[in-house]
Amino acid sequence: MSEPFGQYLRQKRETLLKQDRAYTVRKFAATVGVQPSYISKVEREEVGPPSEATIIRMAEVLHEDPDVLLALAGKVSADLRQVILKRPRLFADLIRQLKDAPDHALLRVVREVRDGQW
Amino acid sequence: MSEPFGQYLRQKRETLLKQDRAYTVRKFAATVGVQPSYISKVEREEVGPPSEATIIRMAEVLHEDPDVLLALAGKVSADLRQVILKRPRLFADLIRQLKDAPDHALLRVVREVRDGQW
DNA sequence: CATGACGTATACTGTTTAGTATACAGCCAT
DNA sequence: ATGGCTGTATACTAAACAGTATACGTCATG
Repeated sequence: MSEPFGQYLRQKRETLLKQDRAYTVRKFAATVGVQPSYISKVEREEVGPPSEATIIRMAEVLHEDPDVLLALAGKVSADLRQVILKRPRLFADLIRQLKDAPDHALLRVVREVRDGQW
Repeated sequence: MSEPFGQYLRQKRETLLKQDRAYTVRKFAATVGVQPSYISKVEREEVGPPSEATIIRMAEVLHEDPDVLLALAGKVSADLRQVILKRPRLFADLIRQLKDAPDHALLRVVREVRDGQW
C-alpha cells in the first residue's frame, strides 16, 4: 500500500530528460515553480507527495494525466470530489457497486451515459 | 459554498436529545470519545469539522449515514477513495460523465450494475 | 584546470489539522 | 441556597503538511 509517487515522477522526468534538457531537476523545478531540492526530496520519497495544485502543474509539464498523478499521491482531484459531495448517497452506492466490476463494464457505462439515452 | 457540518450536527443531536438524555453535549462527546468543549466548538463552527474517523463515530452514534455526514464536512470516505484510486482514469471519466445526470439516471445505472447483466 | 551545471544534504519555517485540559457562568431541583 | 448538570470560553499543543533557502560535493568540458 505504498505510494510510489516519487519513483514514478523520477522515472517519467528522466525519460523526458533523455530527449529534452528542460527536464533536469533544476529546470523542471523552475517550470513547476518550486525549489530543486524539493523535487529531489519528493523523487527520493524523503518527503510525501506535493499538494494537489503542485501535482497538477507537474502533470501539465510532464504531459501526464493529472488524475493518474494525483492517484499515485493518494488524492482525488477537487472537481471530482465536488461531484460526489453534492449527491453523496447516490455516488457512494454507485462507486461501491462498481468496485469489482471489470474495466469493460465501466467503459460500457461511460459510453452509455455519453451517448445518453436518458 | 460553506460547510454546514456544525449546524447540521447540532440540529441532529438536539432532535435526538428531546427523546433521549444521552444526547447532551457532554454525554454525546463521551460516547464519541472527545471533549465536550470540542463538540461545542464544532457545532458552533468555531473550528472546522473533525477527522474522518471521528465523523464516522459520530454517524454511528447519531444513526446517520456516514457518507452524508462526511459529505457535509467536505470529505469522501477512505474506502470510496481507494476504489477510485485503483482505476483513476476510468472512474474520473465516469464521474465527470455523470456530473449533470439526473438522479433517476444514476439510480438506473446503480440498478443495472446490481442486477448485473455483464 | 577552473567554471558551470548537476543532484542533494541540511536546516529552518509558516500554516493547518485535530484536537486536550481546565475553568467558568447559568439554570434547576431539592 | 447549594449541588449538580448544562453548554461554553480560554489557553494550549503535538503532529503533519508543504514547502524555502543555502551550501555542498561531483562531474564534464571547453
